[in-house]
Amino acid sequence: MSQRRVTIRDVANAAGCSIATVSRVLNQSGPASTDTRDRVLATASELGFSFNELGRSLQSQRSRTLGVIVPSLSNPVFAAAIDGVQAEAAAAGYQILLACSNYDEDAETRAVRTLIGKQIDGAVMTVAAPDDSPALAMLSAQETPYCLMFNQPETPQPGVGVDNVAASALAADMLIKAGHRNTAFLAIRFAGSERARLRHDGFRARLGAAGCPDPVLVEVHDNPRDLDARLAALLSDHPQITALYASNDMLALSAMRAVRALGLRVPQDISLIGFDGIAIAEMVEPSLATIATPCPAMGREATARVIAAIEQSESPAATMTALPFEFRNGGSLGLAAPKIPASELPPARRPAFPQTPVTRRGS
Amino acid sequence: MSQRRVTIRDVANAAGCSIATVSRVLNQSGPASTDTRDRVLATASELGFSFNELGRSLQSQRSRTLGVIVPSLSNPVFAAAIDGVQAEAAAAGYQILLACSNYDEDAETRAVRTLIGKQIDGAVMTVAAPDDSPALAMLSAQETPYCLMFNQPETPQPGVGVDNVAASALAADMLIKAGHRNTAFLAIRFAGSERARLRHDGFRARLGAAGCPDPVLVEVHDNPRDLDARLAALLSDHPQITALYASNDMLALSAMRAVRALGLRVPQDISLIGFDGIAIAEMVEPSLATIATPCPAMGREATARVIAAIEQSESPAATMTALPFEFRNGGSLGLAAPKIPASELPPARRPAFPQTPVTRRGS
DNA sequence: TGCTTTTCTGGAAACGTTTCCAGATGAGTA
DNA sequence: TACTCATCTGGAAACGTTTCCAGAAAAGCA
Repeated sequence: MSQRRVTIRDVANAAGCSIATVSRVLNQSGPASTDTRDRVLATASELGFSFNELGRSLQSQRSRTLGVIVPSLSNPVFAAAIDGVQAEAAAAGYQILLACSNYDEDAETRAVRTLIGKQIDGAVMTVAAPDDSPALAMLSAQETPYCLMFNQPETPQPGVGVDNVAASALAADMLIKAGHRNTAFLAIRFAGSERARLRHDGFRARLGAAGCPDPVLVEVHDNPRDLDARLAALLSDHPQITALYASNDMLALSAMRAVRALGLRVPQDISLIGFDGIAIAEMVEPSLATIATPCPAMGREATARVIAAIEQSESPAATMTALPFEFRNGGSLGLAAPKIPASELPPARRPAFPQTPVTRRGS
Repeated sequence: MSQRRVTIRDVANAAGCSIATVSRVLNQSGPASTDTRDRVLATASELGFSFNELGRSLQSQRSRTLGVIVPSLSNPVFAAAIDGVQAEAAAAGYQILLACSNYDEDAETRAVRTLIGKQIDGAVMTVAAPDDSPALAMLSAQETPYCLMFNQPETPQPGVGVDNVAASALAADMLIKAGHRNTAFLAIRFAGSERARLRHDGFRARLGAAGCPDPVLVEVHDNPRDLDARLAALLSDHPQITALYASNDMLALSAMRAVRALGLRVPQDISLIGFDGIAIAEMVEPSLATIATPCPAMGREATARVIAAIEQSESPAATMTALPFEFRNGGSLGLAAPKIPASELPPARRPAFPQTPVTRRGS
């Protein structure tokens, strides 16, 4: 019933030559008379032959496959980054083997072990703790090139990301400029993410430098009801708070909903700044002010570095490529006490006012 | 410099036995004296041996790898589905090889060709045109089991999805119930997606059955400015329109922004219903009324079917598994002309009214 | 014509596994 | 003691490739 796949040997037999010749012809890797060349090409396409990459990889010791490990797919930042990885990999003739760690370091390690077993040529990943990661250690031990995305380790490692501290200082600047002094920092998985920590630190440092009180640190759990409760507690415990900085856009959007559920308005009662710059942040009303980062570029860049390392068969430089970020203003950031003219803020991407008013029923 | 990876042969030499024995011990696939067993196990872990799955797959003719092809990663529905695929595959000990087609049929075909080359055991995918897909034909020819996601082909094919016609009839019902009669259907890539077409057809049929005029079909392009222009034209050409049904949630959210940019309010001036039920739809204000579909379950189910087919070495039944959908009400759906009490509509998930009002500065 | 050089070709080893088969060893039984 | 039988073990083939090597054929040149 299930016919065997056609192999190079079948082509050789049908074309009346040896497999060595078929290989040479199809790979254009050696001489062949015009005659045999044509014959091989014809039979190959006639039989619908295509290489078994397993055999090829086994022989060549190169699988042209990249491992990709991200914490989750439900956060659009990772989806966007993978999009970049995928595009760059495909363009260079590599395939990607995808795994999700669900923010679990053990799962990370297991995934790396599996991927190494599958003989990936390199890996692009975002890990929980880049500075002491067994998963990364395994890759190093195997001399498998890798490049981090999003992570910002303390130890020198190959990676592509943004300077979370500087970016958060910028967020602080924007809040300060808009007259905010009393703020909170909203984090999810604060313990297990060096990024959340760095964003907090950068935010706090800049606020402190400007003479503002430290932001109140609010750690929320994955459970959506948790955010509601914590926000209610926060705002009744600290009624002077006028702005929230969320460690990522998804959390910021949840916070926007939660703030409203408490009967408060964004930005009139509470201003909100997010981090990442995901697409939907621009689509909501009010649009979300955020630190926009180039996620697909991060994926592309990390992949490019890994592929370059593979093809030069040396490990990528243990340095971070810091990609540019920018503050993208949005309606979620309002003035706390108008000390400076709003014109000094960058313009909101999505104006709240109509561009082309349409006359409708009476209105 | 770059030390060779440790192979089964290294273990055999170090343990003083043959590779056959090592294989038997490590796979528990044959007898071994307690003595050799211990020795092999010890040396294997000492040397840090792990199998080269390439060699294994070549020999066993099974790669334990699934190909996954989706049109894009930027639409969260696909990310959610892949999450499901990944989880189900990992649980069954399979890895996934991911490719994106960017809604391009040629890219689809190329991807399948590559994946077949990598000897995937099966595929889970969403294609542009399931009824006449060269990609699917290639898989069939190779007798590689596959299962579609989201697609709703006319010809019998293995797949998991929702009944788009019935779902859209439900959307129509909800609009009709809320007093809307004059509507438009917003579609993106209408030509290249049987789902958009079926959603339109189901919507139109139910409207017609209720004596409403056909929805105006608006095809928008990927360019975001295009939506603004088309919506402006639509609403000035058809001032009687009170509601829009968008072929997916991302488009609905874009439309919400565009409607506002025209100086109109959602839902007071224009009601909006989306399709998919992505997470952010619940987070925006007003929340998006939508036909909610179980995306991760779609991925899981499709994967389960493919894996079952692989392990029984027969192709999956050429039938669609129709997953349940539901209408999820949201603030974006308002009453056009209150003919029926709002209480007959399902409750909105996110009440617009505060749950726990917090006293703040004066207010 | 005989020689060298080039061009073309096929055998065989290798990549890392699994598994069939047969041989060796040891224990149990008559 | 000789026999059977079960248990353990290693050699070798196979999976589908690439590539080294050497031999054969053809072409070039004196």
